[in-house]
Amino acid sequence: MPWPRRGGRSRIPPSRAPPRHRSPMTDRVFTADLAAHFGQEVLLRGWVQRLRETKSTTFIVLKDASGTVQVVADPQKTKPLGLKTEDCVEVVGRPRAEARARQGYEVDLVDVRLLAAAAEGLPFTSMSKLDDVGPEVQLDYRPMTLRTDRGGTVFRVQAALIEGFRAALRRRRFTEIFSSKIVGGGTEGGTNLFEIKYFERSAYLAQSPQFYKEHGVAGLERVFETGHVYRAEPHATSRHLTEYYSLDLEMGFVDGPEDVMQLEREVLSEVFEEVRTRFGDPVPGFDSYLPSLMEVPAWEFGECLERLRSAHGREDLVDDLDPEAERQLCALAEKETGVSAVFVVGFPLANRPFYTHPRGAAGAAQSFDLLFRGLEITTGGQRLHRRADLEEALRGRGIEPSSFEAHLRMFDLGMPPHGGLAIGAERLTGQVLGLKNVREATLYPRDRHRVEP
RNA sequence: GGGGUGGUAGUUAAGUCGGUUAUAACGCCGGCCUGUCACGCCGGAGGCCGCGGGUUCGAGUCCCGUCCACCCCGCCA
Repeated sequence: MPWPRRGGRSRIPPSRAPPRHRSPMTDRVFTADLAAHFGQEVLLRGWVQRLRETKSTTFIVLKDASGTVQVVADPQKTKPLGLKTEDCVEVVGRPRAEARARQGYEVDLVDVRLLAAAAEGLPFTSMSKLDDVGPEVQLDYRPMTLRTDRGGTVFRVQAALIEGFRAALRRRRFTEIFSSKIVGGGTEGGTNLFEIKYFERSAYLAQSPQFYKEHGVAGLERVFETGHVYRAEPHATSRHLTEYYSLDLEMGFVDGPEDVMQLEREVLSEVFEEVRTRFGDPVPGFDSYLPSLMEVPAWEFGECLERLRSAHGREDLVDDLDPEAERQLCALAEKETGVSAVFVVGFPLANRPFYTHPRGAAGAAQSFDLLFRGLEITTGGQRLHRRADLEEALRGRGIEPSSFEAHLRMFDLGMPPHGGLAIGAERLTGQVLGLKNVREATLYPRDRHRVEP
């Protein structure tokens, strides 16, 4: 073989293998893996998170993607570089057990190289407490937010939640789909669409993959999609974004919304279990909440109003819940079940989208919300699956069915009774970690006034 | 869209009834320290008090305007 074989890892025949030159990168060791390299010379790469130089000893806490390690050096090797915190460096050293080090081991520095110096006078560092840095300053220097323990954990947990969502659905024969975010019209009724220029005509940013999910059901029976959706709603609250990441699923052959709710109990419980396993419970540094949701109750909308009346004297609610009611319902659920979560079933049909399946004849909908830790994180339900019913629902709202012909045609293909749901990923992340504002769980939040960074 | 709170050092904040040189903590810079990792000790730099106008002998402080941020509500995931 023309290139060095290392550990016999490559099984690709030589003629088809990519050229594999030996480079420092291929030998680079992550700080988390050092225990396997005691006594060897290793290459580490990362950032200077903490630096202390005395006359006789230099201590560098080096941070990389896997964690941190303390590097000990002769100041004669480090002083000439003028190192400072957040510099990007490359370190050659020998790891060894050391009782005086916090981790029980550290690295003796052999050589260090500055890859890129950090500027002086940065507004905060990877050691800053994020609570002491304003949200705007954090956004202006987003990668530094991620380099802190807290900021990094928020987005690692978010990634784990979404990975867990995918895995739980794949285990249940769901297929992931990827639908377009550029659409010709709305699904939910439409004043909250972002209009975009599309060559000689107008198009819109998708506010939901709802129609495409339903089409997916007609072909694949069980589908899910994760992706951004867009709402041109001029909100300015701690829980709204104009662009948010939606965890969407839709399944065929349901008998009612109860099937979808049960699926969500199972999926979220598995997702939370995954986060517990990977990060611990509580997640260190957070007021996290990762309960099993298997026993989450489902309360009828009217029942919720009744409970709010008797427990909190709420007489003001008629056809919807307000944020205070959501918090109160979760508190009531927690008192009864030990878990701060509740499904609210059977909202008034009138303010639901046209495709919503009615519940009985009393003007209620076969739809539900999941309130989790005081905040709505999901809306779901059963959808109409017969073309005639959809046409009637459209006419009932004063909409000419022909304007939805391209969509309605899919219901001529033998559409199963179906239902699904959507979870706001940033809200889920925020509620799981006990964050006060969805923006903390949003890498680059978009709201009424912000489109940068 | 409506309502509220706030903009003071790199960051987070204090600043009384309008009064002399605008504070603190952390961070930063220089020095000391052979086991530091929220180290410690000594010294230092750093400010058009968001911006514009007004009242006043005098404005960080009061008034008007403006920009920005955050919170609550409508609505939503």
